[in-house]
Amino acid sequence: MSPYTANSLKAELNARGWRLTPQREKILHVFQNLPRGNHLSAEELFELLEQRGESISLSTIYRSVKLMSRMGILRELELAEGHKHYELNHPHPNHHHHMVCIQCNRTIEFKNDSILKHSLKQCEKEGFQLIDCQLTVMTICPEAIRMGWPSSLPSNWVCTRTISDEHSHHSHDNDSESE
Amino acid sequence: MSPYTANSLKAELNARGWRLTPQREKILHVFQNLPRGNHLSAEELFELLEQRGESISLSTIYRSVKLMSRMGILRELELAEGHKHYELNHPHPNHHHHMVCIQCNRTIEFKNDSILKHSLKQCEKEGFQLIDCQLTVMTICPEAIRMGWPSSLPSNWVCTRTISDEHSHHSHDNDSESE
DNA sequence: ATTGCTCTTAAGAAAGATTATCATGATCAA
DNA sequence: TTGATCATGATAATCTTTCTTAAGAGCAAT
Repeated sequence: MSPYTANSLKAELNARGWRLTPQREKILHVFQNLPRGNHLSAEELFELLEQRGESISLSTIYRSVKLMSRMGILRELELAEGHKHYELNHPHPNHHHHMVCIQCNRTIEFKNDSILKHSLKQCEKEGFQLIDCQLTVMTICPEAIRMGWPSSLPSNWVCTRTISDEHSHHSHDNDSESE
Repeated sequence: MSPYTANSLKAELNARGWRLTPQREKILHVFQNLPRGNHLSAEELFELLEQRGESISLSTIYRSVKLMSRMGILRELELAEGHKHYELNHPHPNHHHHMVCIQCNRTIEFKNDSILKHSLKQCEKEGFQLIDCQLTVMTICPEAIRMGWPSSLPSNWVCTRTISDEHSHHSHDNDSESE
């Protein structure tokens, strides 16, 4: 389940021979308090913690998010930004997927429970254990289409949205921004 | 449609202000003759062409696969290997998705037409143009489970399969290996 | 509470993948 | 054929991520 406490995190870590450290606890805490629809890169997480005066080395950030992803606590998102993003791996009711514009990286979340069902079915069929499933829909956004895509788009064009909305992402029915 | 000829590739490129070059033609040719279930990294594509005596610089490889991905000719796969892989972006009947073990990177293809349908529906809803959609199912494979996952897996354990099957991938009903 | 084994961290170096630069060469429309 | 412009190749540079090592900390048992 999603709402980890320090204790349940410790239990889960210890069960696998790993340890609870202040760093891991702080990192999880950040993700648990991140507004819906946000996701962080390792670098962003590093800077965010630094601003709060709780510096954690970049190596540890990378190791921790990787570990938590393998545990199924976080999900490692591969969108179109050139680096990985992380967010809490919400189970069924809040599980969601991403539609992303390959021109400007604008990302929109959407829910669709049947995706998870199909993934589970596939796992059962092959005897695999599901950790996470992510549907990523690569698209061209309306702004890019309006700009003339596919023919007359300058090779380095980016949405005007990209600048102002760089870190805001939209979900189907539940929007909240910033950090 | 998938079976590009030199002419249709040229038409598609020119329509967008780009040019047909021998390099782009060769690269597309490689992907069109790649056995089902295979996908190549930039480096692998580079080496493959070199072995055939048709060397293309690594820069050009990277530029070309990126371009073709943005055109919707190739799909850029983000599995768990630490670098991108590319394959032809097959439309409906051959469109497929991937289930990957996060412990050993073993990858299995599977088909499910409803995934594409859901993606299209989502795109229409928001006025986006679909280029590609990829469902990636992160899993633990039976071998890793047998090894004792989640508790007693050495942090650096990898499937014995990983070594021998490193470049072979399985599809639901149509298997072909090697290159 | 103390001890000791082992896992973790921090810091920086290192590796690996991808992109940028720029002069030279090739493509395409006229 | 020509000229404008796009593409290539070679290499440098960048960016992300992993590795290395000594010092520090968590955990289970005493």
